[in-house]
Amino acid sequence: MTGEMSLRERKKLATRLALSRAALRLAVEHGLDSLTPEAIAEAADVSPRTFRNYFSSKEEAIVAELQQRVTDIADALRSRPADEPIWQSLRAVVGTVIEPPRQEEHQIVAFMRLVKDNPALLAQHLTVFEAMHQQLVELIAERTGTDARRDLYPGLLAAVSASCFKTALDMWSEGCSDATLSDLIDDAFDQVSHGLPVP
Amino acid sequence: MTGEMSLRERKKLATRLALSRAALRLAVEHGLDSLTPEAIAEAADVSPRTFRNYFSSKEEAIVAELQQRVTDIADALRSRPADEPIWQSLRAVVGTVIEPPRQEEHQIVAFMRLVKDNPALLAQHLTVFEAMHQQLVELIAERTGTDARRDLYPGLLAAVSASCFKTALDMWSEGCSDATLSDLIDDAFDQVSHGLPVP
DNA sequence: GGAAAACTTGCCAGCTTGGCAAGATCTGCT
DNA sequence: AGCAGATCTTGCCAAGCTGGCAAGTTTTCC
Repeated sequence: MTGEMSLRERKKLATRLALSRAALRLAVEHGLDSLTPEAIAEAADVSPRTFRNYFSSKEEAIVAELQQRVTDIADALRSRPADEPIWQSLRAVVGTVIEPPRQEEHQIVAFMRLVKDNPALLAQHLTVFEAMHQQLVELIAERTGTDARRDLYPGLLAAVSASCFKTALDMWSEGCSDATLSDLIDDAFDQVSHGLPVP
Repeated sequence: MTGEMSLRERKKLATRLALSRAALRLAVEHGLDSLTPEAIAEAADVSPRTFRNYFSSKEEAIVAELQQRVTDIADALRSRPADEPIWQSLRAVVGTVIEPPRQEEHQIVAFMRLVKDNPALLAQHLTVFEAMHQQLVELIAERTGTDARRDLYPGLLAAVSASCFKTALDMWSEGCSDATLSDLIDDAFDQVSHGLPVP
């Protein structure tokens, strides 16, 4: 994947990722309020000015890696067999791309908590899912031969898939259930595919 | 509704609404980039400093009235008969609260266009729907006797309802369909309640 | 190997943010 | 009615943030 990129492009991506990870780690460790661009820049070994070249706010930096993960979902979807039912593709792809290693789990939970009680970060977080939604709409329209501008179906399916993912992620990160994230996602897709019957 | 409020409270609300409407109108008329807090304040007959007491950005101001409408949905839901199936309540409420008078239609369309190609405003717009989602979750859990922290159902139903609304609104405001907003919402709820079959 | 393109960095002018206190307005009580 | 206290509005201004610019560095491509 990185093989076809020039040195320059790889370096940019590396800097971007380093900044994003530093931002997330520092935010989780010391809270968002006390987090400064300077501290992030220092942790990633670049100048504060360079940080501002990459991101226009600390919130944007924090969310950048998740953003990348989410666009990975769209890529994964593209490489699914063309004759697989779209619903099944979505379910499979959403479930697998964000499989968290045990090690990272508590970090994700900490991140979600951070998001939940921080308006600016929440807004940023929501735009990530909106971007996911947009990508899904196009893919779904293409795969099912529907027109996203005249038919509710692509937008609806994309929105509902994103909702399944987001709801499962929310519940999992709350930690009140001991199910895995994958199980929760499967459960969510199941409920929706049966028309959300009252339990 | 305003009868039980003191003069002071009514004035605050009036100022808030005046600011929000002025912000939206000016944004639609002249674009977001050239919109300043000063202009909004002037249009609403208050000082710029007062504007900043009410809203922390022009985006927040623009979205404030929609925010109010959306919380109206939650209120409407609360006053539905307790024995009505929750799905039916949601569908009815979402459809009726945001019934746009013919007169306002083009304004809403202009607003949605503004939102679509403006990241900061989009982020703000998304938080409105997130707030709607949160309110719905609580209401649904209460009405169906489920636990929002241990059961996916409330979060999922809330997210999916919001998705139906949002998708219908998006499509309607694109103007590529000549169906009414209500029809689109009904259509969206229908499709979801049948498990989103491929058309 | 060297010219051109792209990236990083420090500097700094202009804008935004939010605290403060003085004046204006509203409330509740007598 | 009228007064004391609470709340809201407003101008001022200090502190912090933003983004353009140009000099220095690294990468690319021939």
